[in-house]
Amino acid sequence: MMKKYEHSEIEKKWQAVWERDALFKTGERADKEKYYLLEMFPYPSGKLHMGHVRNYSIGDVAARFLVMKGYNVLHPMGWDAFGLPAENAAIKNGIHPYIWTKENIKEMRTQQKQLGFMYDWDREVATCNPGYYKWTQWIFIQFYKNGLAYKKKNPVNWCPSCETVLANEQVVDGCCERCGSAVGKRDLDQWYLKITDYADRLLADLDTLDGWPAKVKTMQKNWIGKSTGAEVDFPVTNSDKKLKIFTTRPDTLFGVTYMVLAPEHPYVKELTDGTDHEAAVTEFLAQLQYLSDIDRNSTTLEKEGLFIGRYAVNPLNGAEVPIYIANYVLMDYGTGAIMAVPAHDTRDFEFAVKYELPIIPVVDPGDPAIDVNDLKEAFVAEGTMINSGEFNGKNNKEAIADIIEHLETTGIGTRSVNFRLRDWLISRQRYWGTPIPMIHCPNCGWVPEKEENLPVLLPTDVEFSGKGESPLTTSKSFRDTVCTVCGGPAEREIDTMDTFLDSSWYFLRYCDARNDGEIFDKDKAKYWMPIDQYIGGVEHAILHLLYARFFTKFLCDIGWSPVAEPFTKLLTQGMVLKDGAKMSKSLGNVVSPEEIIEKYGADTARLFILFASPPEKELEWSDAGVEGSYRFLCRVYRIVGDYLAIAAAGSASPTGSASKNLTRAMNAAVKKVEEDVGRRFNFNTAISSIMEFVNAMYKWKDAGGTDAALAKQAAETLILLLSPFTPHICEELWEAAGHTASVYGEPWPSYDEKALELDTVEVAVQINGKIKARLNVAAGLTADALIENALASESVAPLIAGKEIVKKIGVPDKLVNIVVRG
RNA sequence: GCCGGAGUGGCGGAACUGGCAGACGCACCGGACUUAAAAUCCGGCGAUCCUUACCGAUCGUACCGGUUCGAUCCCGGUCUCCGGCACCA
Repeated sequence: MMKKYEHSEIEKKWQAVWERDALFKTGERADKEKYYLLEMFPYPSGKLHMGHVRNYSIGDVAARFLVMKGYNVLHPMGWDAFGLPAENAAIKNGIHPYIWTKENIKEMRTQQKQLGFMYDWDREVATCNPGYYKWTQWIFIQFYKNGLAYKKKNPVNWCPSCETVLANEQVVDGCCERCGSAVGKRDLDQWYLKITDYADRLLADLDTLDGWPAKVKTMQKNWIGKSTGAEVDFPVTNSDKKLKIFTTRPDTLFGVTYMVLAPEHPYVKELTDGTDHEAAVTEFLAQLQYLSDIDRNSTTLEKEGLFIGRYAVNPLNGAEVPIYIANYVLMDYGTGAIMAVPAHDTRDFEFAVKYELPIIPVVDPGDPAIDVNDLKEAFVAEGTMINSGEFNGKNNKEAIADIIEHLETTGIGTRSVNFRLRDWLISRQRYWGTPIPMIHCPNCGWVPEKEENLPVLLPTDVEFSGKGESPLTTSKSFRDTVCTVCGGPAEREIDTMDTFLDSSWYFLRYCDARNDGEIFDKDKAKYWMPIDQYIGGVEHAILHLLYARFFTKFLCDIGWSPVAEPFTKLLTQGMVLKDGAKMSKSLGNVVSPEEIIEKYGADTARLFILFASPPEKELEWSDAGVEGSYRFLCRVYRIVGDYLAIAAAGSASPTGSASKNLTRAMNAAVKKVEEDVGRRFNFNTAISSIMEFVNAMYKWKDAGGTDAALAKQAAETLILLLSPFTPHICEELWEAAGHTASVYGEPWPSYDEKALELDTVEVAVQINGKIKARLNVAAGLTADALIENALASESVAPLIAGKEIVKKIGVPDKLVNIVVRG
């Protein structure tokens, strides 16, 4: 064993050994319980950042621990390899996206190996490989065949100067990120997936995910945004049209004083063309066109509206109310039209005040401080119904069901549910993504590519000019094809898929990553799924995790996925901060993993990251903290060396109470690490208990400990406990302890509950809840015996002399509380 | 605005089920070793007060109140910070 801890030498040595022995290769086994552990795969942007290091360190500790606990652990890694940055690099530097991506993957894979992360590399996937995206295309075709993929017109961001489509994130303050020109809109036919068909199940099944943070479940709940209410038809005066609205407040139907249409509502033109109001309406719509989506949807935007000269009839009471168009009503939610009840809706109230529309209260707050006939703001809480005919006097919340019942029996309206969640627009006017495997035939319309022809390969004869609708239009070989139905000439879809599709099913592919004949073997997926523990950044709390759940449910419905929910337990790790802010190039507060590995080694980097903060919390980077972690590893290296020397000396003389303390510290550490890693992923407290054990080891040595057997046991236990966290130094020390096989072939140490017992314990004695004395008593006394002891003790007796004892509470091995009066 | 989460020493954090607040580490201070320094090992380290010192007392987990023998933990209210959603009818 080397005198000094030479991290760089040790780490290279063991990384090579692990690579040679393919230590972490996994297969299906009947003799062991499976555990599927997964961290979110990275986008290959170039190099690992500290967030990656944290994510994979957490996963690696869990993986190594579970292996030692005897599980058959699947722990794979891959690359979310399609996306915009690769294409931007191509436009800027003339490097093909494929080359750029492959080089980045190579670099990042090397870094992962340098950090000692343990994966089954035989299962590695990259979403940009044809062998992978073939199956992404296959899934799309299954969606299409099941009626869950469809085309619809939707406006995209269009830069008139670059003559190209821009992603939302390429639009900065309404201008093109590259050239700065004002961004306009252009309508394109685009593909959608009907995720809304799964909205109810995606919502309901959240309740089954006990292993997910409440925060993430709430975020998904809000995102899906289920609202229950009713649709009601309002006949339009002097017309055969009926205006259908959605409301969650049928109890306020009698308070409707006007209607509002979204500006894009088809009725707007139909009801105003050829009338006196046509010109004004046209101008109003024209002005709205200039607003960006962000402004249009802003809550701070002043509400603007216009009366369109038509009226609708309230089907409940026959009242005739004016119809407006206004910027605060959205076409893509509900029916694109609302009934306005200014008395009981804040937005309607604001609008009614501005345009001097009547405000009719229909819910009485029953609060003398509020004058319902002179409301200062909308009253939105619970109350008693008034001005509402037969429903007067009822509690408004309770009356909702009655009113919906009434609407349905009279044919005026129906019970209805609406979701905030929209269908998923998946078309991207980009090159570097999975080609959408659809063909447009002039005779047959849209038809899918034949499954046996997959993958539809990305062509290489493409120009990256940064111009045009999609780079794929520049490839002659790609676009022209034949119809799979009639055989006539046809054209391929030239858009590619949103990269979120690629990452919505990769975890299933890991179960059988090299299968070329089908998406995966069902038996293998059945063996491994679901993922027992998923680990990643909270920034994916909504989109990625929702899409992955959607895909899994769909694949389950068509008989492929063995489970309907992919992730049993979810851990969302906190961000890595420096000087209180997220590390970023623009702030200049980036610490690169490379420099830390170089200076202190991977083990130190991992130890610091795991020790400084619990995984789900933010982690503040501290150079001094890194230094401290490094010092601790040096301390470990030295004490293990000392202990192995004591063991080699072969003395058998036990060293009394000092040895008992060491044995207790050792067993306590085993228990604590077992619980903190196995049960709650609190690596920071697990490490602190190992530090306490190391401190106890130094104490024992200082006290002159010579017992060879105990020294060997303590040293080896320390190595085993630390091995999930800092694998390289532990393999090195394990070898120094005389072992020839890897430490990861060892079982996790067990602890002896008996060794944790103390002979005497210190208990606190409280008088009226305040600590007044401490007593050393035999451990394990009952509450009564403890109280007797306390009352009799010379430090407590004077404190209660002459006072009336009202109550006595004893907590074994902890405390006594005596309540006295007088 | 709505929905979450958090607030503990100089700092990161611990206290898991209502039972001794501040484990462990960082920083700092002191001692040993050394010609010296670094490294290392050992010890101290919430605040205020009392005391020569020892001993001790009081306060203390954002703030105000409640429940309880006992509250960092449970309940009600307030403030601040962070995150998500945001004209969703």
